[in-house]
Amino acid sequence: MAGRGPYAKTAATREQALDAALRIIAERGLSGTTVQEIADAVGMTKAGLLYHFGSREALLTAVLARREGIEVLGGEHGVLDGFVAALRANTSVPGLVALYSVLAGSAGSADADSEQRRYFAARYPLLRRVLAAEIEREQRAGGIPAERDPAALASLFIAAADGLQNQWLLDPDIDVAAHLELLADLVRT
Amino acid sequence: MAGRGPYAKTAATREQALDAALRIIAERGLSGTTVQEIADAVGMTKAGLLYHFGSREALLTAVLARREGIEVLGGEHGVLDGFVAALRANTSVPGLVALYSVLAGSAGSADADSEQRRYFAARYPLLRRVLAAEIEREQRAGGIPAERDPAALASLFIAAADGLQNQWLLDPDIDVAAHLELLADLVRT
DNA sequence: ATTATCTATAGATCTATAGATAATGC
DNA sequence: ATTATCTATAGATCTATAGATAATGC
Repeated sequence: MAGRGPYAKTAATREQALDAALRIIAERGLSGTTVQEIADAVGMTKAGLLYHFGSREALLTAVLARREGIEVLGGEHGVLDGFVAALRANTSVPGLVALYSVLAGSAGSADADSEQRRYFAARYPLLRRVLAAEIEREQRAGGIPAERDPAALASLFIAAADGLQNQWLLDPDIDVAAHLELLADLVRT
Repeated sequence: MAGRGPYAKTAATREQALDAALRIIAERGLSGTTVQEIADAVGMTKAGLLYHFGSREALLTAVLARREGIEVLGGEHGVLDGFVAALRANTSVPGLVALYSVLAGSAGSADADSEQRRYFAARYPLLRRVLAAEIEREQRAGGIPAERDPAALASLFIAAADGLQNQWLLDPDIDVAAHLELLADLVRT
């Protein structure tokens, strides 16, 4: 009734596909990476590859989700600084930033029952909660004025990070981390 | 040598196509609007329609560009308030917000010689200059502390607007205008 | 007559699905 | 034997291009 579950080699197959996808995205850009190429790289047909992920967008979402899962937001200096540090580090992986920007931008137009939609519909509230909790902590410590709404500030931080990265993709002179620290400065005043 | 230029009916044909595209986007969502549908609505083949715009993305960019051209940023209360007011008004046209979010998010991955890329690569610097000029004006008037970099604040405003709209598309409870006014408050302190 | 506009057509890519193959559990 | 995995295939959509049609300028 509950089925048999995935076979032994499935996890490895999926990992290899995600590795190949990430490499091809870095090499040829997002618009240049096709399902066929990724399938070739892992020795399958398109249909075989899509059996595992469902659709091209879902596959790309899995690439992003795996990486974001690895990221450690915390660290010794608190969540907010960790957030800025993560964004600073992103300048070394423009392919992943582009992937994030495309998927985040089109998430709102994606089908309600798509992996992409589900991922971002869960990610934003989660990230807001984590950041809001850290902001409340800083408010109690006196670093941030207590009259500001932590949830609103959290939304604002995430929005600024997303938008700045998008501007940076179009103009590498935009300093994402510096502008985020400007926002942090404004918030702490 | 310079050619003959567009025929008399071309402008009207393009306008009708953009009207049809806008209506279909509002009706069926962005992922549900196909080049074929728009072509049918205007009584042409796909190829005939694409002769005018070059590609689906270019057509969608034209829809967005036409609307953004109509918007009046200024008004009696200055550019910054006009900016917030425009974003507030956007809650009544989610289809257009979705169109903007998708095209902005994928602009950085678009071909360098595509209409989409050109549009956003020009739009952001222009919008930054307009906002930065207004911010400098407010700094001279004493409304905004003079030590802040106007260009950085302009980038931050635009980024926050983009990112908040994207969060709103996924969760209508996000109050884009209110959060932008929070940012304006922070900046004026 | 010339050039812009449009159609017909073929190719590329993503998606959906029926059926074959291979791994698993008994 | 059963179920997960994968292939073969057809359909939908976007794109590219050769050639037909229609508008323009003379």
